[in-house]
Amino acid sequence: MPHYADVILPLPLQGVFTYALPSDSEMQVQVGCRVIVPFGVRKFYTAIVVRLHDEVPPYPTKTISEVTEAAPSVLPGQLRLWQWVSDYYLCSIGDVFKAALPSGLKLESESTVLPNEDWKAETSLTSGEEKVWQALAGKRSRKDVGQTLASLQKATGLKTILPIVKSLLEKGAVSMKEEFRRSRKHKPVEQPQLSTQEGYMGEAASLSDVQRRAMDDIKNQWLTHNVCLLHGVTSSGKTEIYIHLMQEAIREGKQVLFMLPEIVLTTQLTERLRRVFGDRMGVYHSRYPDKDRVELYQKMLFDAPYDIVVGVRSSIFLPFQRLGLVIVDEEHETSFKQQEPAPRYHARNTALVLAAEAGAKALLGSATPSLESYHNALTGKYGLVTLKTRYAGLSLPDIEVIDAQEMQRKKMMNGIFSPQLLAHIRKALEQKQQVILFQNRRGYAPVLECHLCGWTPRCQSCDVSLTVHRGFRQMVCHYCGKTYDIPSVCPNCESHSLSSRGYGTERIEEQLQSILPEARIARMDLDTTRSRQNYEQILHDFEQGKTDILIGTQMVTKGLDFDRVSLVGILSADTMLSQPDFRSYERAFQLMEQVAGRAGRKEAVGHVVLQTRDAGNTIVRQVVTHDYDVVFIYLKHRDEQVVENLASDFSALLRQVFGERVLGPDTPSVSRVQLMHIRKLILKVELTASMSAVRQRLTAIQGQVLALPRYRSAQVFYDVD
DNA sequence: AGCACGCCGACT
DNA sequence: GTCGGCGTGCTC
Repeated sequence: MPHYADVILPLPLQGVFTYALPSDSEMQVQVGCRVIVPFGVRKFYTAIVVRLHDEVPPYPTKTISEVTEAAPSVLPGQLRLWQWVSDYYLCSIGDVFKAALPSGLKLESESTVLPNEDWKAETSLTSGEEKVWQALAGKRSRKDVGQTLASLQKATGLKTILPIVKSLLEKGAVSMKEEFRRSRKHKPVEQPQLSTQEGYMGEAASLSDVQRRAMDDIKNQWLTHNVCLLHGVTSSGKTEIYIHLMQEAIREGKQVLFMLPEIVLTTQLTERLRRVFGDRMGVYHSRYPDKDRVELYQKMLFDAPYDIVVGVRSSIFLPFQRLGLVIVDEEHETSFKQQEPAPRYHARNTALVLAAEAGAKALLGSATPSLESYHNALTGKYGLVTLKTRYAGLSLPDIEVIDAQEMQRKKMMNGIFSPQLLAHIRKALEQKQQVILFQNRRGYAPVLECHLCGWTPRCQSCDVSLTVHRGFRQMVCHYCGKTYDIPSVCPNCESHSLSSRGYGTERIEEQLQSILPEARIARMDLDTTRSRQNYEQILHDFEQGKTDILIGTQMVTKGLDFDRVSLVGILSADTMLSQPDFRSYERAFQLMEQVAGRAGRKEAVGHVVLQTRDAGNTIVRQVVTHDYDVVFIYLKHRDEQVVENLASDFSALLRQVFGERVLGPDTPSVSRVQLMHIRKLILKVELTASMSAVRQRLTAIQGQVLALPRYRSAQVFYDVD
């Protein structure tokens, strides 16, 4: 019988804590058991035992107060998943624990204060003490029930309660108790309960030929892939296919996890599934009372677990014992990603890890798959099954990379346009589809240059070169806005060899109009949208189909209706993806995703053309293949200047280790939250890299930076996309 | 996270 | 001179 237990606590603390096992306990403690432990001066928490051993710790240990139950509440597979989430999403395992169990299974203590009825004041009370005393005396409804510190704080409006309560305690006026939070009263939710005989597999409609074929395809894909993407339009009968696959899985004695984003988990769908699966199915929904979630969790753990769980994000943390199939419907939904609080996990991706761990097959379903999943399917990492119904000949959106440098060598470029891109534009116009061209540079040409001496104009007050705006017959500094006249001769060598180099939206518009005189071309950038009216006019014309081609800077990604857009051209991907303006990369990616993901809805194919002068560029390649993870690093500090310096120091250190994988720093759109100023860095990590190695380096760098006295009260947190 | 300890400013 | 605000560090 071992003497010590390492436990994890439901707190954002790294690592485990060691407690002595109670010697008198009847129950034999196992790994995965819930125990109650004292922590700190007064608190008690439910903890999970993760290791039993006899290694005497080099500090005095406390003893486990209570073993909640003899059988484990968390299975070994779950603990492995917790560890994975903690490693991958860069949070503490305690954070994962908090997210994984319904609150009813992780009681924590709360300090309550009771007034002593027969106490008489010997000395006078301070005003704070008086307030607290009044608040306690005023609420004498229940005799033995104390008030929590939080409620006292609310009642008195005082900022610090604890020292006052403590001095009252010393004076003998009050007593304190440590109590477990009383579970709140819930109104029971009516779960339609059909009897097994009546409900089980009662109503499953038989599959159409198309559906039958898709189902066979999925099963074939599963012979060689663990994950299959089912691409099918809404109402194409995906649900029927799911139902049949689920039936097969449970016939083989396996369990099924059917995941949906919260908004989709409607009564309509659950009732439909309920009619088929009856009481062999449980629903795990965050809107249901915690009591129901506890009940479902316990049922999965012990007696007769459900064969099927229909659930939201957190259902990946349930104790499955013989999981055979994981279905994630509407897999593109961004709500599968938890934003706040930690663990900031992606439930779809974690579900795939869960499936792999359990040796289960996985099916991702969507009418508009995420670009990520599409790519995995196209490259053969996932199997792919397309459910064709109303629209024949659905094809996949794709991203075509064109090496503009090579095209130039072959003298095939027409200005900035490659022949391939022009061909796609012409085709789109023929088919009455719309085109968006993306160039993250407004104005006519970025640079005016002297062919003889190489002189280029620069701003007098900023260290940047000026951009030519032909429409205004001027050169403009995009940093400070200062304008200059365009010189007719080179101020340096007085030659007449000045010409523009590079392309801004204005020049692109001019060039494209001369290539395609018939096309209705509009331009959307800071210069054409000075007034709100202009801006709305451009949007309106585009939506009404009065515009064929829209050329714009990153602002085209906002507020547009993409329904008729079949082509997105990114004209110079390399410059756009380069620093320091890396936000344009995110925007471009969103735009590509919107257009590509739209492909399932209409007959049209969403096509993305990416022109680059540097085809070997790793960033371009990564955008196309999406074979990397993105880690967002958020830095917070009360003082804006401090966080600014911290961000630049932090990124400099990161660059020493990660090189060009580091982007930023950047000021996020919400740059201040609760008086804290925020900066953001981005780290791109190849999928082949080990996230825990990255984590180690990140923590080392974080430690190094935060050790500096000027940054000591800064906060750092990570979000892995 | 939650709490204690320790150090500085505005009040009796 | 004390109260109480917050910054800093530890919790098995």
